[in-house]
Amino acid sequence: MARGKIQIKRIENQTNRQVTYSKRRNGLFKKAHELTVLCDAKVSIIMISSTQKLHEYISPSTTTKQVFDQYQKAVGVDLWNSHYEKMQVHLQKLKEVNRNLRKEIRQRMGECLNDLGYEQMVNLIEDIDGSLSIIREKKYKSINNQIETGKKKVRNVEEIHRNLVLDFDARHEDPHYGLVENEGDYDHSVLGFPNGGPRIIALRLPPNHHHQHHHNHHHLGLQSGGAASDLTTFALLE
Amino acid sequence: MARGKIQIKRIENQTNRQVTYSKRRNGLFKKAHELTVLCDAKVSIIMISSTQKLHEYISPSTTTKQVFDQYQKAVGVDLWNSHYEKMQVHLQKLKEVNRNLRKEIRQRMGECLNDLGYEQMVNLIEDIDGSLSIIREKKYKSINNQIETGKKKVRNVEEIHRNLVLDFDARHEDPHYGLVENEGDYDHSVLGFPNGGPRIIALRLPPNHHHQHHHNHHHLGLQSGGAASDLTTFALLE
DNA sequence: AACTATTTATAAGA
DNA sequence: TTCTTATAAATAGTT
Repeated sequence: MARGKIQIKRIENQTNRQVTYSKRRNGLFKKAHELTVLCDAKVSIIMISSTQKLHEYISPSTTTKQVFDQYQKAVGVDLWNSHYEKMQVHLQKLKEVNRNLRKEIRQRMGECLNDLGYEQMVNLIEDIDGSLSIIREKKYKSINNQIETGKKKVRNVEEIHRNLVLDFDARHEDPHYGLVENEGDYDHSVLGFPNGGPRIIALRLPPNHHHQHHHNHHHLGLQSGGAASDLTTFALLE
Repeated sequence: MARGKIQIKRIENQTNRQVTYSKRRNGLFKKAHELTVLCDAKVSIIMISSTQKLHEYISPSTTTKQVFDQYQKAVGVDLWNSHYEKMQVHLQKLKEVNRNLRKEIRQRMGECLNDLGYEQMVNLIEDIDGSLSIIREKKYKSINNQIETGKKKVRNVEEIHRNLVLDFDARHEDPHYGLVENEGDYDHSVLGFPNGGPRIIALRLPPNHHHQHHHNHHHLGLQSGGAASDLTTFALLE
């Protein structure tokens, strides 16, 4: 366009091509910006050179992403979709699974039985009946455990009470009883049953804490018939 | 740039602005294309006018999406991320819902009861028990329906049999009975009950087809106590 | 990057 | 919108 007209075809000389690319790129961006200002338009230009370098122009009033979004809306093609196809599939599968789970629950609750055959209905009833037995069984065990725990606690308290009485009587008979070995430990009570039956090491219990926290132990697994359990000890140790 | 220099600032006259937009847009696209050819580059231009009209130029050797992808790679900012994140959130929610549904089912099947309190267990049992009653009720209805259907079929067969016997007797007494009106229809038997009780129109039934296809009709809804139903008629016509 | 002869783009008018 | 055209702007080739 100056010092001689040129043909619009690929410039073979590499240096020349890059120079022209640079000059014309600037020209294009300048024009784009003039357009932006003069006409209150939004322009996005992305250019990739033959050497894979990337340059862009974007109108000051917007962002490339905004323009992309508008482009997408206008053109109607969802350009992002290919990026998420796998995810879409995953999503659909999850929804399907979800639907089936819901249906199963509904059937177990007695709804939605119309698409079940007679046989299936019988099977369902058998199944639920079985489940019910299992749950009842577990509830029963749970109750039993609670009763057992209660009994153990009672037994433990009685034992301690008995020992207290014995100790009290012993003190009355011999005022020096127990002071030799256990003097310093009286206030740091520890109940332990190292081997064999319970052996009272400390006797001064904090007053009136016996009934706290019992309700916190419903969830604990219970080994029936074991030796004095942690639970029993714990309840009294506070 | 001609007939007088202009300031690069928004053209206030609306018509003028649109004319300039149109002219300069063409100029820009032309330049872009020249650049594409001369320098072997790829150019994507997206323009949005002040009236929200959208125009684009894309080099012939590529697509807008390709340019977007390369842009994204080069710039490093993942433009799709926000879309992706929303989807991720959705996915996570679905998984969570799914987990809960599975847990509910498992609890209804008697597993996974350890994290249920005693109260909840009692409620669960009541709930399942209720559901079981509902399902049993429905099964009972289903059985009843089947029995009703069976009875109706039997009644129908008996009725037809009775009529056959009557007809047989009538023929024995009068060999010409029935030949006048129904001559041509003998082999295209149709059972119909237009009004009132059953009336035998055709008498020659195909031999030994009576018991076929009964099991196909379990799914049919049954209107108890209606006049001879389609079902009954159909089973015999087959 | 700067220069400049020349081509190209385009503002205003038709 | 398109054409015209005087003029501004862009730029190819050169330095």
